[in-house]
Amino acid sequence: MNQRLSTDRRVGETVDVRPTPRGRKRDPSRDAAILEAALDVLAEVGASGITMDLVAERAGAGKGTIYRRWPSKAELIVDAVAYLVRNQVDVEHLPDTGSLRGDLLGLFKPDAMVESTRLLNVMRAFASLLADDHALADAGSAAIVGPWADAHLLFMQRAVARGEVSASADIGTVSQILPSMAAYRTLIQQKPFTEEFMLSIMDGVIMPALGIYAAIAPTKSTGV
Amino acid sequence: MNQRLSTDRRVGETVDVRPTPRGRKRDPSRDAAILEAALDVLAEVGASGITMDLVAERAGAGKGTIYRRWPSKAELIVDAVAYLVRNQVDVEHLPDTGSLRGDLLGLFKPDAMVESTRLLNVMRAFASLLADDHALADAGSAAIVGPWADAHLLFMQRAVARGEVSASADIGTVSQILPSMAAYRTLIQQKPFTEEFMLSIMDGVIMPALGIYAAIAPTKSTGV
Amino acid sequence: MNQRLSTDRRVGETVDVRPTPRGRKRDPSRDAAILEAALDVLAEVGASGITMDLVAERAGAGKGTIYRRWPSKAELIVDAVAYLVRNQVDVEHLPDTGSLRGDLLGLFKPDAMVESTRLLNVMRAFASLLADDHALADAGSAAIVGPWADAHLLFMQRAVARGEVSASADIGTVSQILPSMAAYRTLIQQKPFTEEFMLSIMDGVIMPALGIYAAIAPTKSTGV
Amino acid sequence: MNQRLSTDRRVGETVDVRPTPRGRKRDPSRDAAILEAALDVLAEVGASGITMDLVAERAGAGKGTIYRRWPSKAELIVDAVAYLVRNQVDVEHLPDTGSLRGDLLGLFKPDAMVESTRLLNVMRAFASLLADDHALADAGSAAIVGPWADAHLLFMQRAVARGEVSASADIGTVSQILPSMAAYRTLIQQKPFTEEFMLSIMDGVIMPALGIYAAIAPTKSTGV
DNA sequence: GCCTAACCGAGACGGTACGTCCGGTCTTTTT
DNA sequence: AAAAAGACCGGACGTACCGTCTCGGTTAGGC
Repeated sequence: MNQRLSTDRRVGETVDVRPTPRGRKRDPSRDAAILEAALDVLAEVGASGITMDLVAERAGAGKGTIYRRWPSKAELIVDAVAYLVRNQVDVEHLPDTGSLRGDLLGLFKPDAMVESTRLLNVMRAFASLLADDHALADAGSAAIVGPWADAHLLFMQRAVARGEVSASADIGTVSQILPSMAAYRTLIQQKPFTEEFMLSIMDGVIMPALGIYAAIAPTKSTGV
Repeated sequence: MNQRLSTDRRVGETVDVRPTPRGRKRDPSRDAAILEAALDVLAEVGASGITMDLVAERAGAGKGTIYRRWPSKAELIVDAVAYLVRNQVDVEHLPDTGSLRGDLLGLFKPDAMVESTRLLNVMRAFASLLADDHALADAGSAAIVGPWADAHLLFMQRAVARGEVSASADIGTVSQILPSMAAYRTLIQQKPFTEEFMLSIMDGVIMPALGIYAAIAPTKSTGV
Repeated sequence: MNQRLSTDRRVGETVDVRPTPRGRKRDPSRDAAILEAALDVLAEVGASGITMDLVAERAGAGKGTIYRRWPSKAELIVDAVAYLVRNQVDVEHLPDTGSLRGDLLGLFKPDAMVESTRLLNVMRAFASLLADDHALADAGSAAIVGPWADAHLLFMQRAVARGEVSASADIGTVSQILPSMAAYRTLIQQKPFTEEFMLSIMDGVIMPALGIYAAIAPTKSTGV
Repeated sequence: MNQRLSTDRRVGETVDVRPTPRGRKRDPSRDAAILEAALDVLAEVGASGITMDLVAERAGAGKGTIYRRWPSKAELIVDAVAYLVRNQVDVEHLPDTGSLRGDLLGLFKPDAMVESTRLLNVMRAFASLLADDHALADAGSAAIVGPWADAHLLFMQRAVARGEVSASADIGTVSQILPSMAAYRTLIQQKPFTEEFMLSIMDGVIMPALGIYAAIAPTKSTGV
């Protein structure tokens, strides 16, 4: 969590009361090395096999160096997942295809995101930790599902603005459907997040719920 | 998983090659005692605090007796959850209220299901284990969400039959929305499954997706 | 210990109040089978490796059958050792060679007694149990060393009678030297009971202590 | 056995190839604490009652710390006994009383050696373990009996030098009589090592075997 | 020729110690 | 002062084994 904590620094204050740091400075390269090592180990031995000693050895770091940065194994893994997702998803530049369906389809790149064993194993460990540690559940879950839900909401707000969707639709709720079902399928059911599944939700639920009955042939049910 | 194994018996074969079991029989009362003890311990000390010694002591059983039945702590807890759900849900007699919305509302009794600390803690442990053990994920998840999804599907088939819902609606997919989102909210997000949340999904997603725009005032978005 | 217990029967009483035993009789062949199995297992896996289940399996017996006869593993092994020694040593017919030294030498047959791995392993287990179980120490030890000490004493009494040894010699103590040192060497030191060692004791201790300085060249010290 | 291993260091070699040890050093105080705890537990609960968890708790140590030093319970106890004997016996300054009998009598202080429950229980455990573990038997046994036998031999060599004992006597063998019979009596027979027993051996065996018939009234036989 | 008690082999049971592993902390040396 | 290495405490894991018990089946008397 040091990343977050490090952003807590209030800049621009008149006086910084903290004394000048003495002695050797923290080596910033260790953070990334440890996070990468954690992700590697997760992908190799799985959620139940990960060990702090293993991570330390892989990172070429001492356990003290890890515990100076993260207070527990759980928080290290949460940060590692956040680190992974940060580098994976790019919610910043959202292309405008002109239709809601096109926008949503453009958001997901199944190849990069889902088929990676690395990402899948990380997700499993993540779910495991959330269930173990009540305090992390909310923050951790939001860090993963949040960005996608935000993007969905933005797309739907655009669709309302251009008249594609009625203003009375509950887009706040609908925007959460696909992200949370994708998370459930990946984390709990351990099934791959296929395009077929995505299209079922899209055309069987989201489009009808928003009153969009385009000239699209309805897809079959996935039969989960 | 011994329950499942017992169903492996092939009946009706000409010759049963298995020899008569010799020695003392397994005491079936130990199964229930151990499962109950596991659920008790889970509810008391939580998912991360459960211990085989604790379960054994609570059950008045030796550890050998537990490990003779389940090969690991993970599988014991999965069976304990299945045992709990079996005794908790009663999907057998489904009242017919005449409308899909009424049927679905009648299915959920939030008090019994959600407010129970026992059930909630059990679910947390369950999610933790599913993420650990790939092989258990599918079966375990299905055992929990499955019955509810089946009930939803049945209600929607009735609604189609009575003309309330169009035959072209993808009820196979829609029937999974609420169960899986409820599971996600409970297991991963650790948030309570409130009536407000349920109504958001119901009136903001399911009803519109099935083309039912009744004279019901739409509820506010939950803002997850 | 059933052998000993069975001799507890008081015969000659006026009335035997014990009712006629009903039901199936104990199968006497099981006693020997179990004792032999115990000795086999001891010789194969050693003192620390012996297990009641192993003995039962080897004997083709149930554990209940064993525990009906002996109250504990310790007592079974003590009896097994006694059984072995009973069949091994024949203190009954003691040949009279005319000289004490000849009598004593004739008593020991190193080949049969000492080089047997079976006997050695049994002895190790025996020592282990004696040290564990205070109550067995005296009886067990006497059962092994006793017969030899008795034979030694008898030979020395003969020697006193024929004038070979002075009547003032403490033959009660001297007769215990060789048996107990042999036991110590075998049980504790785990060294073989060689003829060389025996002759050292004989000619370096026993003969001089009894005042017999025959025309025998003194052997070298063993240098334990 | 780490004590012994530490003596394996070859000194005087041109180059010491072993690199500087890195990381935290082993805490030498833990060795003593664990050995003392083992001896305490032995004296309190006996040989069959000792437990590694008990030793760890008593020493305030983790089990890992114990198993990092000794590979098994057996070897820990052997080392504990060696540690006890090292601190118990003081064979260094042997008083010269002028007569062999006086020297030998002066060596034994029955109070310190025998009446101590602590020492006795330790010895029982020791015998039990020796019988279990062949590899330990010789070294362990020598560590206990050795020092006493050495002292006896020294006394007898003095006696030969001063003409009290004939040069042809096999003092190498005779010097082992009392130590090994004392060990046998204590370890196997579990009987106390009384002064009466000692005098029987002394005056009934050792003195006559060495040709010393002093003006001492012969004691009665012990009748083991 | 049954009836019934005690036997038998097999193996499940409660309890407990084993030796291993790992989370989080502390110590030593080097940078 | 931070870093790498690794020892340290505490405690859970899954295995093994003791002595007891239960199961179905066998072997005797006694009726």
